[in-house]
Amino acid sequence: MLDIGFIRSNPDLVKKAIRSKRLGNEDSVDQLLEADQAKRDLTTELQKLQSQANDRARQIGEFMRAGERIKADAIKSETAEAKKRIKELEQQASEAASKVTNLLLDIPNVPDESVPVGTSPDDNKVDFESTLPDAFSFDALPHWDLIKQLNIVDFDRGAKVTGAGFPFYIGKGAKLQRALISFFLDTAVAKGYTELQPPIVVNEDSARGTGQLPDKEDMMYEVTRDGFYLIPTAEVPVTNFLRDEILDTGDLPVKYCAYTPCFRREAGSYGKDVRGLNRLHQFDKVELVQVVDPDSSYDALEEMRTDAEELLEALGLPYRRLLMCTADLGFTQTKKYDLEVWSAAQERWLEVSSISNFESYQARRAKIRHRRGNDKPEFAHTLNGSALALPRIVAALLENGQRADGSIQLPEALVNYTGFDTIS
RNA sequence: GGAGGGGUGGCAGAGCGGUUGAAUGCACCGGUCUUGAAAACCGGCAUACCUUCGCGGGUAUCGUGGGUUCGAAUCCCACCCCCUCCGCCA
Repeated sequence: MLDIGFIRSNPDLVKKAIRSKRLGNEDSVDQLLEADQAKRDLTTELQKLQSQANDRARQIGEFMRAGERIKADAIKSETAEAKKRIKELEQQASEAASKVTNLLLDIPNVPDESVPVGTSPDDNKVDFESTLPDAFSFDALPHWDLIKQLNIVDFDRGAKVTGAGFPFYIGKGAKLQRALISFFLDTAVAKGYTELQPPIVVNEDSARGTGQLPDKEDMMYEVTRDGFYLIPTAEVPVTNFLRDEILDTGDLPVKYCAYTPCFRREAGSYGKDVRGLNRLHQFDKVELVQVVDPDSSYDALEEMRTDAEELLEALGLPYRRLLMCTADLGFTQTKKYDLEVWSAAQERWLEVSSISNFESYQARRAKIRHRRGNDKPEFAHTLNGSALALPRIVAALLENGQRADGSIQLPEALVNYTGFDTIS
């Protein structure tokens, strides 16, 4: 969430952000400011009464110690009414406070100035695009056909065992997954990220901390019996790793990488988007997370973007980089790049990475702070990015690497990890 | 799953229901001393919110939520979490 003080002094800026993101409701800003004023009025009055009540209690204590019971009783008789009033005000103040919090949760983060203003995905700016490979000299197959021929992913049995979108990877297909995960993690660790292996179910506080709750619960699978959620991304456990903590500014940036399976309900998806490996309910991903000094979060964003791009380059996959326009920014993001890989047989771009700065929006929610010397703690900035999501990478590796005989040529960089350079 | 023990400030660790937001030690910051450092000594050192132009003042917080009381870290209830032992088990 945003700082209420910031909204108080920049209401128009916040309204403009809501308009440009096409998320939320402009009116909620005024409602918020009104609720905030009401809350503060109630708080002030409540605290005045509490202060008086504390004075009386202190006096009673002094009289009791001095043995002046009569005087003490006299004051006691005055307390009943105030007590009742305090109770009422406490009730009202806490209602007002949760109203403010709820409205605050309805206000999206403000886009960075460098983000293009737009109204649809068409306004995303293509920042970079690889030259596309020459057309195949044979009939190229989409990856779902290649997978079947090579018997490296089994959707049908996955559907039998669990359901649609939960495939089995088989043989070299499974090994390829493992190789990609290792390659991605090793590369990140070499760049200074600390590898974490997090829990893949989280509690409600964590889901709230990164913003999956209260709004996006539909995207997550729940373990209702224990109050847990299956993670939709490693971002959730990894960012919450530092929840409710105050770090020394000198210890920043904190850089983590983590491989996890990710679980998404993807309710309502259909058509070509879910064909083959394009969209799954369970998939593997290596995620990068940084917690940084607010002064340097945009540098960190570029760094993470580069970290992800270098993986694509090492894999020899044609890709493009989109600077997302305001309309395509998520609720919590101030700036975001998407990396899309070229799927040679489908002849379309597939998103394989999304790298975002949240500034202090997530940190405020998750209470991740840092302290400069003896100063008051302030909220850190958090960022995350995929490096990378596996299924579409696999799809692209298969489609782009296919040969006339139906076998797949794997990139050099993976051979150390797979132990083979061809899938046939 | 069963039995028991415990949750207090960055850490360790006190805390008869009444100047206890909380002793003490360590850590940390500033200062004195020193050629420099260490030691010693002095001082400071939780968080959020309300209020004030500011100095400052105030409220809340001792796992969480309720309750008793004029007054709760301290008493009562519920819940959560951690530890130990037993059971089960990769």
